[in-house]
Amino acid sequence: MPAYDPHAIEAKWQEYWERNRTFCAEDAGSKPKLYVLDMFPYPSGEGLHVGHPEGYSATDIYCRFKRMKGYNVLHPMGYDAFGLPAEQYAIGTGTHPRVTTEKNISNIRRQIKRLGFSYDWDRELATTDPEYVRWTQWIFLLLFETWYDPEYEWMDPGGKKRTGKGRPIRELPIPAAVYAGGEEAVCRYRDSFRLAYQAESPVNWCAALGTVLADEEVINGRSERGDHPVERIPLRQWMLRITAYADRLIEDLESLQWPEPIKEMQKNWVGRSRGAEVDFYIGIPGAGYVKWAAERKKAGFPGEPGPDAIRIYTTRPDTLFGATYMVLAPEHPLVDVLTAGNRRNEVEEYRKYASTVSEEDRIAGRGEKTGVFTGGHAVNPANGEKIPVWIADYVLISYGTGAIMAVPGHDQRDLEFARTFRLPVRAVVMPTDEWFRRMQSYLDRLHDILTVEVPDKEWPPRDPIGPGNYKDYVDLLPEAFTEDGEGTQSANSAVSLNGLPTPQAKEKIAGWLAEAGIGRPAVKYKLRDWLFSRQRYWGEPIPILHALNADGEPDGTIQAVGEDELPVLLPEMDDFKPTGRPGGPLEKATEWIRVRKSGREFARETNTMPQWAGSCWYYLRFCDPRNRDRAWDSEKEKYWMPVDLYVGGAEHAVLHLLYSRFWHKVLYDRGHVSTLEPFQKLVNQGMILSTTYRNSRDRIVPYSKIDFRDGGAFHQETGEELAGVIEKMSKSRGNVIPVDAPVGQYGADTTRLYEMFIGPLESTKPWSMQGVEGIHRFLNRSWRMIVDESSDRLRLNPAVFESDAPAAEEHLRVLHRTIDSVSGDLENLSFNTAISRLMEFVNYFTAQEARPLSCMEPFVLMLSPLAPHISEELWRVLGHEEAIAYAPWPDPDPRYIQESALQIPVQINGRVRGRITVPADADEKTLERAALQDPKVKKHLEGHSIRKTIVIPKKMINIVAAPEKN
RNA sequence: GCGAAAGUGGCGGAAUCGGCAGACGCGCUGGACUUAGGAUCCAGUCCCGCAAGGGGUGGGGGUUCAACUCCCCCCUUUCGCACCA
Repeated sequence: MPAYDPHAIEAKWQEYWERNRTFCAEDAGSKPKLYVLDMFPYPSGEGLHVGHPEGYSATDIYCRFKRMKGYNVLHPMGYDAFGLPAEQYAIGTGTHPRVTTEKNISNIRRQIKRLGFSYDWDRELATTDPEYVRWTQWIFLLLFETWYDPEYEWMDPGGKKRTGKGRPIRELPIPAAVYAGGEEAVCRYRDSFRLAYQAESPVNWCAALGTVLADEEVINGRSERGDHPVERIPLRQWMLRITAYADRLIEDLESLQWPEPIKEMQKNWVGRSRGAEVDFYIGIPGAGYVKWAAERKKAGFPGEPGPDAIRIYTTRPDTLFGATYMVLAPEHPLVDVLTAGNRRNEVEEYRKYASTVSEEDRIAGRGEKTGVFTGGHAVNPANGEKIPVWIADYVLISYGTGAIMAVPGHDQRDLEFARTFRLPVRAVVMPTDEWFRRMQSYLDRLHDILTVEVPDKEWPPRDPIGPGNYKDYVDLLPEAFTEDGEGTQSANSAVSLNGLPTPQAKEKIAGWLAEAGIGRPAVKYKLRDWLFSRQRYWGEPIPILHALNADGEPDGTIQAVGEDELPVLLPEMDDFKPTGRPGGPLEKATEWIRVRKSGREFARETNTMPQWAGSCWYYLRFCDPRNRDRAWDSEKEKYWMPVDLYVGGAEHAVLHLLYSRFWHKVLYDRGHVSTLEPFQKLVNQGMILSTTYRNSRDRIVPYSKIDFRDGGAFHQETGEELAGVIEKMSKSRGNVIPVDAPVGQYGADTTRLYEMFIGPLESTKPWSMQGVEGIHRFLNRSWRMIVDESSDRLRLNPAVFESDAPAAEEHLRVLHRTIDSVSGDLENLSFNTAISRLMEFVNYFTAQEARPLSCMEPFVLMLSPLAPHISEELWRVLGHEEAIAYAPWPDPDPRYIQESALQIPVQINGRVRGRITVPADADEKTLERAALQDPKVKKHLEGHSIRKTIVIPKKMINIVAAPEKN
């Protein structure tokens, strides 16, 4: 078989690697370890398209390269196999999700294996394996048995002092008062501190899917899958207290080699802000208020605001004097207390509106502020003024305290609200000059366009807007001043912020608030606790038992399933249809639910875990995937962790990576892992796009109906030439390229090489079938460079010769420069340029009549991480018996990288006018002299005088010249 | 609206530190071999120009002997977030 036959070669070597367990990693050894991980796939029914193996190709090349460089490499693969699609399919067809999942896994395994990746297949796992589920549930119970102690001090592995750690629940101090309440009170107290806890919370209920959806699964008020309507209903849910770890999730990002944008996204998602909590007395100024204020001053700021105060959160406590009204979220518990009798109807109506209006309409209506007055009042503690309390949907119950002080002068949303409802606006921060200038330019335009009648005021003002008249026009300006400025109109008998720059004003008011017992510094997060319950069948059951009373009803106490009773496996069912109730399909498994334990009756938890659960810790199980006694062995974990390189799509930038990091930190706190962070270096591969073809009426034409010929695309039936647009691959666009297509046509080596050649790993890039041809030609050329194609035996090309004499100097220079740049490129994951360098090598040597074997061998070594099958075959042709996979990587010889003579460009006024050939070590004087003697340079300098000469040795010479004046 | 990233030939892209813009590949043009070419090989291919030469990295300005690269303003595209007090 003289011609390059990828299919025969690839099947042969894949079989060889598998038989010899070539890529199975040892859990110890003298070599340095390297753990390289791909984000494992969800085994969908469609299988893999050409986008999937992009990241896998990159990591595989890197692993193979590093093995040759002497590393002990762990490179595993598995399947994230729970999830809604299989369940949806089961609902439609009655096929058990396990059956669908297993079928899909074997298809995807086939596709992955066909690409010849060097995975350690002995470690293959699926999140649905009972042995895996067991340990996922074990981690859940660990969360259940852990509370977060924000005061606990400890030393991190870097020797840094840290505060706040997850601790065993039995170490939670129980206050005497709780203890006195008996065993049940203690239980409830503990339950309220656990990292896994139950809460009644509003959830996105999708009746059509029969399940509750996470916020990220709801898009514009409709389900991400299936586009069904979603409404918000309250339901008992399992939650994970990720918010306890908010600070550590931000802090530890610093130590990671992750793309900056991803770190930024995680920070924004956590959304830490610093401000103050302030209590506002409910009522009107008078004796009651005076008494309340006096008590507060004496007792200090309480943990709970009590029945006669509204607690708000603000990042701008310095604007307290400008709070002219308050707004509560419609769901706020104090709304009932505050609402005056004559306002009740209106308030109830608004609350109803706020609960039913879809997220979609809320977004669409943003900017137009709605709300109603409750009829109730509060007292601004800074100036003792009576201010009205409103409710509005622009205040969210789930953030901060669900209530705000409204400072319309210095908050854009409050200003819009105040305008809509004609509430007073007060200036309490003097803006910067720059801001005044911007407002003035707006006002100047306003003069030209229209003049609005404003009672008692000249509008627009005749005098320029500035510190003198700002307070008179603060309510009419288009924008609130929200930046840092200087305090104004902000003083009472005890404190004055006037003239203070914002940061100092914040500090000063904080001191006063503390002293007066009405406020304290506070930190809030956008991050919410993680809603961990799913009302689905195809997920890990939550291993919790609910105790039943004599009537068979849950009595509210819960128990963890014993560790020795794990895993709790799903009951066999044949009807997966939603029950129509939020409880989920497991409610139908009545026998499975009933548990008798030490003489008591229990009901199993029927909620299952979200798909994230399994993917949160698979990287740990890969360290020790067959361990039946523990989730992983500590020694193995210590040896392999952390993951040195993690490659996957940017779509997991926030959730998967944040959830994994959270679990990892809990595992660290409880002593089960040795590193603070799981993933040391992260790389996001870019998306691979495809071409969508449309006919003249803009209708999509699927690939199955297209003839590709003459460099164009033509409709098979009509013959019409079709226009192509580069777009994301999707089923609906009919432009998905299954990975089997290029692999079937050209083979795995060509496919993976092309994926890497299109462009940098991180960029979005379009797939092109013609581009694949180019790579295929390159592999053919490489083959022919070494193999004699005219023979019908597999033997060396006659141009390749073996000799004891060293190869020609030029050959060695080409070789060693290639080694040098390819080594660097592979280290940096710059596969596209590495391939280019190898192409240059082949272009050079195929033109050589005599090709030294000593140059061909290192070439094949360099090609082998990128195109492993053809390289193994060529390695045999070159006379080697051992597999190339662990052959040592060639070293570049510096003697052949440094040129003895260089061609250096000579510029005149920045344009290249000539080139000189000089010894590499020529000094500046020599270079300058040589440059001035170059005939072309001479010609250009005629009639010019030299002003200056810049000589950069080894790089270039620039002569600055000007025409001579006659 | 806020935040981030990116704009280089007909196309994908290269230029590691401010030092020869367009490596490598696709496509295209011409040629060789050939019964044939959608195989292979050779030559050419940023734009204008016969040439000399000139112009050129989204647009405008700036710093520098020298700018794809650094700074300022603007435009476009992609991604993320979405009333977070």
